[in-house]
Amino acid sequence: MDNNHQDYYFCIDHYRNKMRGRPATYDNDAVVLKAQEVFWEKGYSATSLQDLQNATQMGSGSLYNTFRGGKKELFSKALQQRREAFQAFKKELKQSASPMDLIRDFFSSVALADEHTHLKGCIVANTATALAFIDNDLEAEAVNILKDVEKMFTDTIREAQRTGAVTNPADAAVLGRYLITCWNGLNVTRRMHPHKEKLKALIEMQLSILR
Amino acid sequence: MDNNHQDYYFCIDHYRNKMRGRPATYDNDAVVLKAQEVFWEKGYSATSLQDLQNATQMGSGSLYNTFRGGKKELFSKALQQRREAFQAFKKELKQSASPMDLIRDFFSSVALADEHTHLKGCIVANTATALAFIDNDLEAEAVNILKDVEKMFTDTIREAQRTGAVTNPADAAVLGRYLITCWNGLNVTRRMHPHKEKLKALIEMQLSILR
DNA sequence: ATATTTTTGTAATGATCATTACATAATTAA
DNA sequence: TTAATTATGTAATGATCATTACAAAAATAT
Repeated sequence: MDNNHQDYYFCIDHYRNKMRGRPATYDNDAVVLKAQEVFWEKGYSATSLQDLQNATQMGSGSLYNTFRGGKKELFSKALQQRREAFQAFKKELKQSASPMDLIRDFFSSVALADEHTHLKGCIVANTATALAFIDNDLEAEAVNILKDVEKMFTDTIREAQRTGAVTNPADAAVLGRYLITCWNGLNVTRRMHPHKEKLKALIEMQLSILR
Repeated sequence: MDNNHQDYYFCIDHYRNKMRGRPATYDNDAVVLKAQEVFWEKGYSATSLQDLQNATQMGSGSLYNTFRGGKKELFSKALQQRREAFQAFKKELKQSASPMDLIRDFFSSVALADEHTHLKGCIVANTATALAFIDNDLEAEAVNILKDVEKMFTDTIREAQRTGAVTNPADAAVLGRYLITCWNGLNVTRRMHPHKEKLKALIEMQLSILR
């Protein structure tokens, strides 16, 4: 019998090739996405397994069979889903003709979100904020993602300084750290002022430092 | 009998004037301070009443007799303690000959903290971040404190623009909002980089916008 | 003295927590 | 057809959760 297809698909359940056993009824990625939504609003500590069962419509049996690490594994997978969303943006950035403009647009678009989105903030920054003395592993995962975003900022700025799209001559590493700090700050301030005009002016002020 | 002294002291237990009943063994403010330390590290949701009993050395009987609102009242009192610390700074600012320099020094001093302090961040910003979908009252208290700080920034900047200590002619309200956003951002980024030199350069970059 | 009031410590309380056990269902392999 | 395997749903499990009940302690008031 030919089992090689399993290797191509890395055993992702949805594409599994005639494995033995009852087929899964739940789509794994969709379940993690539902979990992500709950975690994003309530945070890791305040989210119960009952919350996750309600959101995913999965029973504890299936949940623990699929995510043997329980709540922690689910949260980690949710974080990785956000990392992938970031990596998609980074890919878009690489193909862009004017990457610095794309980053500016990204910041500007934050102001346009609705109130609920403002109140949610950024799940990665939320995690870095909340879990330092609760769970080192998850906190480190969040910090790593933020550092990756910072690196993307730094690399983009360094190149933009070369082309003249950024005229501020300061160390690109400092400017990159400045931008990730703008992002981190924005995700608290937008809860104080979930108000388009106020946020628009704020973000313009933040970005004015670059040129 | 003369009971008027009670009124002068607003019934603060420590100064109580011959009230009937067993005298309290615990200092109320010290208990709230201990609670504040736990809440600051673990956050509201992840802090158990057992944690609070351990930290304060109080039994649940005394705890609930003193803080009849339980965990929530204790957290609220802890937040108010931070608000008082802020008000003390604001008072100092009012008496200062160069208020803008005092604010600059405040930001600069953040870089000098030790790693543990960096990882704790700001309990007020932490609360605004974590409790939006958990407890509206406590989240609003935190947001109000942040707005007070923002107002202090704005007022100080407006006056500094008049005296020339700030040369950036932008709307003081936007610059004030920019500064509270710097603070909010710093309190996430310092967890990513609990490193004096990196934070020092970052803060200088943040403040460079003012002049 | 005795009644009144307040604080304290301990022992419930019932709810909810994350996790596990297990029988059943649904599929493929032999 | 039957054995093997995997997923599912339900029902425990024991721990921990926030909170309350209550009796004893320690003070003042009468």
